[in-house]
Amino acid sequence: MILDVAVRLFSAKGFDGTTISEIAEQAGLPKANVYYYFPTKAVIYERLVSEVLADWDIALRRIDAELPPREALFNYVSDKLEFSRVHGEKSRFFAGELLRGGKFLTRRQKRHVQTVTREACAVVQNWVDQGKCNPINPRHLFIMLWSTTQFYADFAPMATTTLEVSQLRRADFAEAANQIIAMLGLWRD
Amino acid sequence: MILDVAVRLFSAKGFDGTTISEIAEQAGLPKANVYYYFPTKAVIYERLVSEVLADWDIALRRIDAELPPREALFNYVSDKLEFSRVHGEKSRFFAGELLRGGKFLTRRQKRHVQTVTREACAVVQNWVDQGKCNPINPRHLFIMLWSTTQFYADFAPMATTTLEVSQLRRADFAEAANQIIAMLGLWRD
DNA sequence: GTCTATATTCCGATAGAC
DNA sequence: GTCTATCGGAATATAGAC
Repeated sequence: MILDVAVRLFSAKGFDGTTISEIAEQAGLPKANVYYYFPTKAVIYERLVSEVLADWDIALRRIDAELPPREALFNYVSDKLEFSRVHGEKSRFFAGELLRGGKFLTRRQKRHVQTVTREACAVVQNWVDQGKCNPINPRHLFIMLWSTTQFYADFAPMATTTLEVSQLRRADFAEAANQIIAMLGLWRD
Repeated sequence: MILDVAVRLFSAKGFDGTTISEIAEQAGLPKANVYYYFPTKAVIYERLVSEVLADWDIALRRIDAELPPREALFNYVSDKLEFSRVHGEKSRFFAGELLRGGKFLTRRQKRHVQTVTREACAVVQNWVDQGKCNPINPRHLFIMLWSTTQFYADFAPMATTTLEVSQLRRADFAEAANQIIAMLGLWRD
């Protein structure tokens, strides 16, 4: 409960903008009780970083090497968008951490991300080698997929402005998945 | 000078994490002098939001409708990446503002972004109508281009981890531009 | 315009009763 | 484990001399 409240507040106000008092208040506890469970504000934050990294991990491992590239990436992009839609706070929380330089990320965590990314890139490289898609650098492909899928949740004010809607709905995220896959075949020549 | 220091600090530490004392210190002034030029911290922040929006504007208007789509978008993407590379603090500052819900953006500013975006989308829609590229929704295309080009500066810790480099260099940004354009022609079938 | 000193508020963290 | 009360420090903003 404390962690649920915390991720929402951290994502909306950042580390320094979030106070233990407000976390306690929204969790229906006196401030001292929060300190009973967590020694410092930073420890709460670190716990949340670990949680989000685990989610990230699971999504990347799910890319199906057996499917044709278009279907495999459509599934991945759809899952990522759905996660962003349902867990917008988590997505924004992690984006905020990266934006501030990733100071709370341990070397161990970065190495882990590197390993998982490398495996996912190998799958794409195989597709390229087998002539199933045009040659590109898989690392840059994943950067494109991550950034685009997260944009809708992380930078929602710009997404709604661009799409000229008052609020992003389920259908907007579904449309985004289709469009992302379509744009990977933009060129006609 | 105050504004230069402020954008760097805001981008690294966020609104609440940035103190007037530190702005003053890094600008080589006593704290009271900052208050002589700006009544509150929020006013400094708002001035910076306006400045960054002006840059955003200029880049979008520069898309050349006369060029073939591939060249026009390559130029746009290259310019955006170069801006992110050279003015990383501005890029991160604005990303932070959007991440926190865009509370400092006025309705007027949003409407302006909408107008400029609509014009850029019209250029792309013309390409589609003339059969110069495959049919996609231009709004989602710009979301993809914005998010991807900004990722390298905004989420640098993840970009370096993914690319397995210790620091992003000029060449990495140049390579990103080429890869983004290449990935818009990923599908072979 | 520039600076020192300070008022005021609020936050992170703790002490200690129950 | 739960709560009230409070300490120590730091931040925004201002007062007022030069």
